[in-house]
Amino acid sequence: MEEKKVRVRYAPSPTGFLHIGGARSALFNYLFAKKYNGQIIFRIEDTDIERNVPGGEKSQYDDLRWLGIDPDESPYEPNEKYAPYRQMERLDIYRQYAEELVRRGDAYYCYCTNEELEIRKEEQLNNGVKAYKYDRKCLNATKEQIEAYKKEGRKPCIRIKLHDHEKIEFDDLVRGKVTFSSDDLGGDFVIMKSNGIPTYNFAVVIDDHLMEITHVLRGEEHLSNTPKQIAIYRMFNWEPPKFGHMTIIVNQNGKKLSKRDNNILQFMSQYRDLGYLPEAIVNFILLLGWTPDSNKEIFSMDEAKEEFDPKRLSTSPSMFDQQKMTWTNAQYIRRLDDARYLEFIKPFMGKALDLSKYDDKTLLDIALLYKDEIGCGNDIIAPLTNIISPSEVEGEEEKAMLALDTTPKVFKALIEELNELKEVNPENIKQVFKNVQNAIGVKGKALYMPVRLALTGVSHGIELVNIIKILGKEEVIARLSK
RNA sequence: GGUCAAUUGGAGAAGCGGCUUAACUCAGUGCCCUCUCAAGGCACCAUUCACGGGUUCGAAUCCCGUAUUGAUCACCA
Repeated sequence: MEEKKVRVRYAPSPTGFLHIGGARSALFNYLFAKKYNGQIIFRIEDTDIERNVPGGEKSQYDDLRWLGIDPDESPYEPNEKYAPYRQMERLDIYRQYAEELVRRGDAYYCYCTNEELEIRKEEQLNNGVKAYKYDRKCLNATKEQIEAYKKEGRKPCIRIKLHDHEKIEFDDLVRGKVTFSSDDLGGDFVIMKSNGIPTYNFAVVIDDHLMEITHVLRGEEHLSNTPKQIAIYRMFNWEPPKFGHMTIIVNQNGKKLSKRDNNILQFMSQYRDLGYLPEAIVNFILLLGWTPDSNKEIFSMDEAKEEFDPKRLSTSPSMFDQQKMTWTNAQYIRRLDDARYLEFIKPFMGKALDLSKYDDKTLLDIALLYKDEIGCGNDIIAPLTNIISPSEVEGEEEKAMLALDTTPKVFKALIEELNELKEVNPENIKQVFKNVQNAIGVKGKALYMPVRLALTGVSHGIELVNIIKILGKEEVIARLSK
């Protein structure tokens, strides 16, 4: 038999923006597809019309592309053979298949209301039933009853008629063999809601089959959905795709990352705004729950495509560690060439200084001083601000340093030396300090620290000679003269 | 509570029956460098793999039980 072309999908619901978990899911699917020369499609599961948010879909798509994950097919680049890619545009398709199931007796209309269901669930639980299941009331309803419901104006949903005592087994790409019983699926679940919109489990099966998806890599939260979906595949006599369930990402408390958790930055847009590089995010996420067959830590997308293997996906939950992500980002910032670095860092420098006052060459010179120090673009703002608009000296130690007996002498000598200076560059400035040291016999901390404090107000930062170079001779003299 | 999974240092984790005195990385600690912070360099950081049994000449690795953690049990996805 000819091997089917690998087709995978990333299928978010547009109920929010792209977050860490979604990005990981998309990334692993993308890598898997590319490793096997396959395709990845971007499909929108927008059947929860209540929770869809405006802009959710487009921003997810844009963020994905920003990360370097380009879908082969999507609502914006459809393949006519499989389009449309939004589930709400495929309603007719689902209805058709659902009705086919009803005709065959594999599904049935259900007129029970939520309230009725709730009451009967209560009853079951009170009678010592441990796991509630739909009681199939409507499966066994008489024609008269159904007519009565219709007269009342009740709109039915469609429930699948599960086979009893059926073993459902699948070979998970990550976990190996997983077994369920059809008895443990929670009863005949709804496949079409009474508003004519399919439920997730039904729409997914229809779409994955019609779009010829061969592999489904998704979060562990879907593990218990898989037997339900397989039950549907069986009803249609379709071959299910291969499933792989990756672990969830948890926060510091060991809880699943929730979109509402504000303690943790989890949206791609937040990281972009803070000055994280897409390549770094991809690299970090790649290593969250997956390890290569080597000690390699830094991966380009191409290397990742080459080495990715779902078998090496972890089976236990991964904690999201922002510190390591920042470390990864720092590694990537350092690898940037000058042009890309400047382009990347400029907007952040703009928050500390007036960009129009500097040419690109100068900006780059300044930015380069921080290249090895920052974890993200945002990190350049505070130290730059300290230099451009210094704060008052605070702290006892700092004040004492500035009040040293030798300080006035140091400043005076330094100003004199600087006045002599023709070209302000680090080499010359170093020489200036040497001259001052020789002239008045002050060295080390007592020499440098008061100058640093007078210039920036704080006791830490980049090399003093570089600070002087950034400020320029006149500004330095002005600040020392105060 | 039912079902399905997971459990190796603070974190990501490798190891999957003898090569392990448990790799590598982040974080942490100490030292060096240094006017300072950061970066960088060097070193330290699990006698032990949730616990209890078993199998074996030999177990972190296989089996069984217990505990804990997670996911899920909707006309949400």
